[in-house]
Amino acid sequence: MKVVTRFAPSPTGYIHIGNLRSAIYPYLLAKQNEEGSYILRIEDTDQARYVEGATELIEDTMKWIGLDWDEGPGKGGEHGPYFQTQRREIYIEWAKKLITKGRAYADPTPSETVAKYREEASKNKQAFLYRNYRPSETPEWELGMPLRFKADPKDRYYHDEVFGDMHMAPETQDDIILIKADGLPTYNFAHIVDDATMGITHIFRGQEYLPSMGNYLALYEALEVEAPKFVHLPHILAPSGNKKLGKRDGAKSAVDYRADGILPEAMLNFLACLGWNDGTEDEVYSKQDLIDRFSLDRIQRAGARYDEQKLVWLNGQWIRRLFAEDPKALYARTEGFWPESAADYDDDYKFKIFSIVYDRLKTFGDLKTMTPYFFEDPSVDMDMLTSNKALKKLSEQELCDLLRKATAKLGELKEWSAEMLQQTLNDLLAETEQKPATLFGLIRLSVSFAPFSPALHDTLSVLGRETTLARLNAVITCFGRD
RNA sequence: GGUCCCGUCGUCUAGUGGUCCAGGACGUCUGGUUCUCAUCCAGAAAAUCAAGGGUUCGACUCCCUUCGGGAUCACCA
Repeated sequence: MKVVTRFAPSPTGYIHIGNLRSAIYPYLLAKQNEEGSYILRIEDTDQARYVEGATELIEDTMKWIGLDWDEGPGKGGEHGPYFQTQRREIYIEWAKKLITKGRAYADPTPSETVAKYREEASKNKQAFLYRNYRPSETPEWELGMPLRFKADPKDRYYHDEVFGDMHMAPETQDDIILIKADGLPTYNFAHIVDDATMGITHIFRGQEYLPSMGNYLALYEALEVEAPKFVHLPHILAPSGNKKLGKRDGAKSAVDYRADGILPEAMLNFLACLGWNDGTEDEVYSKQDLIDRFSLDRIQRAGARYDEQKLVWLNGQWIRRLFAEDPKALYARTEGFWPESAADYDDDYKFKIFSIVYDRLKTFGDLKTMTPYFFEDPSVDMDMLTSNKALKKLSEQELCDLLRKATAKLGELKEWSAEMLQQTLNDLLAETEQKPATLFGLIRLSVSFAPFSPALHDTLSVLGRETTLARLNAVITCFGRD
């Protein structure tokens, strides 16, 4: 069977990570099907909430994380147009079918009156049902009037791919608005028409739509349309509390993570595994792994808490994995993440630095704080030396002498390579009879004045002879001054 | 209030009647890897399987009840 899925966001702002997952699963399902198709549809029927540029942001996010759509904006396809505002005639046409069948009517009730009804219902501690107030006489519908569905409340049943066999009671079904006064359809109506005309086989959406299923089922029936398969996804929960993750909990845009230096591979991996797993003990999945292994029946029913620590861990895993595969390619992706002072340096030099620091990066964002001493001389901070746990056992004189010996020995070095430096450093250890913590710590700090850095011989080899010796001498000078 | 959903370590989860006095991963803690930080490796703590009743020789797994949590009841999606 051909699988056609869709992601149908509304352009009301950025896509936060809670929503992005419902773009990923339909993609995976479509891609694991030989002739599967994945459609991007923009649900822009709410003009009040429309945000300029949001569509571009959505496309940008999807491209970043690697969800390429087969049909949709910028791509075209046989089921277009892909913006709902460009599909008005289709909705009107379908709505008229319902009117003809007596299943839809123009609603003459002013919205203030409806609001009053609603208050009344809530005062009586009842669910609000407009059909309890259905007017006996209604005008003939024309554009500019809200059009309502005429419900046929009864017990309805369907099978949900995630939640199993479901029952919707009659009191879940109401006379919902089909077409708004502005002439545009509501989501409730539009998505059914669109999915039917686009040949969608599986609907993926958040479980907040579950209570509306009674209405949708009634609509499929009245429209004489075969219902697709339903895949309702459990919520992603905010880091604290039990509420679903939303923008007000600080749910960031997916692309904000790009700016923080999170790899799309890690984000995809993380999101896909929030509420789904393949039953193995694996943790790291590439996009292809996910396509190969994804299955609807292993989607979780309970909400999953959004745990950024796991995302960061996965990012580290991906940095190491991608470096092992192709270091240069990964390096190329670090552009924009280096400290400002790195601007004057060439790629060869930065690649060398990247090669020795990559495996202690959690995100590319760490590059800014971990590498500045490779690009500019750090200011000498004598306190940092004298308060160091290993170094404070020695007097300043002793430290200074040690530094002089080291500088002299390194200065004689003919070949400035990581291997030779390691050899020399070891010799120095034997000659001075110092512990590595003392000698290496002293040199490391003198040259970087950073709380941490890569292995000493690697650091010095990248820094180069001239810079290394100059920085050591600068510290010696400071000792002399005291 | 009506309707609907959910409930295994702090977190993500494995588990579909016996191989589970519950396994893995993140996080936490301890130790190791010639300096720091990280990686990597080894190990530890961490779930009376929400509770109570059944069914069964046997239940985390099936049934019922209770409790707890969440969603929804818009001319928003």
